[in-house]
Amino acid sequence: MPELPEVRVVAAFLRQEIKNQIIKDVIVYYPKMIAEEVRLKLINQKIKDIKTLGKYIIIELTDYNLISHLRMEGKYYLAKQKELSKHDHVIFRFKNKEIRYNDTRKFGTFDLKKKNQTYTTKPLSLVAQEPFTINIDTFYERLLKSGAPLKSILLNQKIIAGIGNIYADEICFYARIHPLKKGKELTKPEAEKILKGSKEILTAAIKKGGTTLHSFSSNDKVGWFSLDLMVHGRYEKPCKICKQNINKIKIGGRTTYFCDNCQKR
DNA sequence: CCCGTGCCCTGGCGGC
DNA sequence: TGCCGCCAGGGCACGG
Repeated sequence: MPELPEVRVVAAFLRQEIKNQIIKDVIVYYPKMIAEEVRLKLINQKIKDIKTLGKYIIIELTDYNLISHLRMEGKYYLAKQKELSKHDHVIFRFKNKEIRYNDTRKFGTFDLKKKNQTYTTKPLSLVAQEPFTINIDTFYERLLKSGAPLKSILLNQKIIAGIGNIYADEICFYARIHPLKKGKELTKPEAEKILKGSKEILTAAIKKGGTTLHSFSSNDKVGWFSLDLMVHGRYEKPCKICKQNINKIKIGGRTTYFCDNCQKR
């Protein structure tokens, strides 16, 4: 499940493969993903550049921006053979290569926007700044206004962008704060630690080329990334700091892993 | 407005 | 062995 680091890796892959290329054709096997009128607009557009915001990939075209969200299992790959893979939903055809979008659960989304409406309309209009650029005072103000648990706040893309379920758990642990502790109960030093942890953890993951529990691949050189997670997915395994078993609860419908001993409320 | 819940979708797994 | 039900999860619509 791609979060900010994985999304940046995917964007780098796409930049390397298709920047400055012209879309010769688009084939859509799952029309809910890309409507026919959108498909037609994509043809003959040149890929000017590829950027990211939070978990969104922004493919800048001649006249539009194509906004791609991978959700849990979306991936792009360079076609090596004619035969389609199971769950290929879209093909982007270029002069001498083909990029395919594959998504087991069909949760991924595409939005085509006019250039000047890219950041002023949904979905990107709702996306806050990333941990790297958000101001600590702005962030702390938002925390103090929220009665939601810290875990939910970290997942809320309107407050801070790019963090998903895995890194949210890791960030709570880094800050030694219980994921159920409410935003309005947090101190400024705690907020600073959360932001510092967010930056460090995401940066480390970007360096590694991303992290995921499933077989995430932007190209097939990259399959599984080595994981060194402190809490996420480690239910009933000993905490790497205090050796007490990691606990698991649901917060806002999301499975949440934490250490009862290290993370106090 | 703010927060929690259900939905979208498929594969994998536990239970019988 | 096979089938059923449940779970996983990001973002959004909806309801309290």
